[in-house]
Amino acid sequence: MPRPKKGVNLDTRGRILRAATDLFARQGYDATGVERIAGRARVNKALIYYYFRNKLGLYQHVLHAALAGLVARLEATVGRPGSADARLALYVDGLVGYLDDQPQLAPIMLRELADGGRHLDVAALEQMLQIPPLLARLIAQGRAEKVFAAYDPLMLHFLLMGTSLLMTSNMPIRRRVRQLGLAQPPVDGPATTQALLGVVRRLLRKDHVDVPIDR
Amino acid sequence: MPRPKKGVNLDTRGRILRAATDLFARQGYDATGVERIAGRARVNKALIYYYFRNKLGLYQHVLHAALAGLVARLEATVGRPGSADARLALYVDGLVGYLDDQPQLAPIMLRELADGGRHLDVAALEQMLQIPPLLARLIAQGRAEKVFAAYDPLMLHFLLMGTSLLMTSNMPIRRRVRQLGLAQPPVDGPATTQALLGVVRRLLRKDHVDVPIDR
DNA sequence: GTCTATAAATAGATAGAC
DNA sequence: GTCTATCTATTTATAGAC
Repeated sequence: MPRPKKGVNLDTRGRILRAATDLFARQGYDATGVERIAGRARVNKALIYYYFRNKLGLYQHVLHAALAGLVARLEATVGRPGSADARLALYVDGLVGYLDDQPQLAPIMLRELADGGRHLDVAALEQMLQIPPLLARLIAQGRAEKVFAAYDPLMLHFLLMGTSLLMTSNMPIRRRVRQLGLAQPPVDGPATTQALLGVVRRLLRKDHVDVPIDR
Repeated sequence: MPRPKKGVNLDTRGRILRAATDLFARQGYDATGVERIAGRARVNKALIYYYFRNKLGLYQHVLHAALAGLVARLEATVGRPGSADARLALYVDGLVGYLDDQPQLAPIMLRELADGGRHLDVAALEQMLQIPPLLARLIAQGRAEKVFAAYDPLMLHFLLMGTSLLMTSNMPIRRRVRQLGLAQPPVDGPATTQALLGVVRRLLRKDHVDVPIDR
């Protein structure tokens, strides 16, 4: 009987996961009721406890899936052939693109940050730790090609992550400011990907003239 | 009778505000109960409705106060005399310093971002809009001194805000990673202020050789 | 696998005494 | 200004029938 069609329809478990991802992203962990998740998934509430031990178990499933998607996308961009600069562009595009395509990830990460990582288990931490080495490889390649200067991969990660999280999550607020006519010039800001790529290119670029920064 | 000592003790209204700031920062708007705020402030719950119309009114008072503090601190740094570079250093130090000194602001901003700015009224938006012009003045001074290149103040604001929010809110998670020994080298990261200042200096620095950016 | 019923706690908010 | 009492709705979670 529960033989789900693989295309459009989702099986019970999948529908729960989808609804939970949406609601956790929109309202946060504490503010999201298990009953509301069940309602949106058109599933009996008791089934959530059947499939995922409890509310926390459900949330962590959601988190792991979202993080796995991001890591996979970033790994794919770095894995492609090309110059260091071209791969850097792919990386930034992949990062911003993923946050745009999967709009649930950014709110979840922002809330987790605000919570001090309260719901992050070891598995989630290990997923996040896969990212900085990707940037380290990128920088190493650029240095080998003599086009990048030395730079701390972790700092680069924080810069990219922090700015892209802010700029994508920012959008509704910026739109309101624009609609209310509160700022002139209007607060559009540059396109996220291009602006961010401009920043990191300028940051990593090896100076043609080797001048000491302070004299 | 309700004649509060201005030093150590806080009057009822002030105690409510302090407790609310703490709890809203730690748990978010939806997850924070009015009753818990009253409990922590050692105040009867009904008094909250007496002083601040309702839960939203209380939250917006908290938000306005926190934003006003940040804006004041940033304005103070830019208002001080000195070279553009020196004032830039003061600005970054003021930003990171404020997030460190008032640890409630970052979580509130992160949650507001995650919520799409759901609880931001026009007054709050206007407060936030006071910030980019400060950076515009800084950049203008640097250009006049021929040490800064042209740069979009709004983009610089997003870069500074996003990265500083991430790096300060990050700390508990980084500490857990370190304590669990999950990463080698340990995920300490550079000191936030210095690292961020290094980034923006490199970003704004006018190239000694005048090359057109796009040819 | 899926359901109903229910427990036990807590939510935001108000009325009205003092 | 400060309090108690209370209304109504909702919370996480479980027991047990089918």
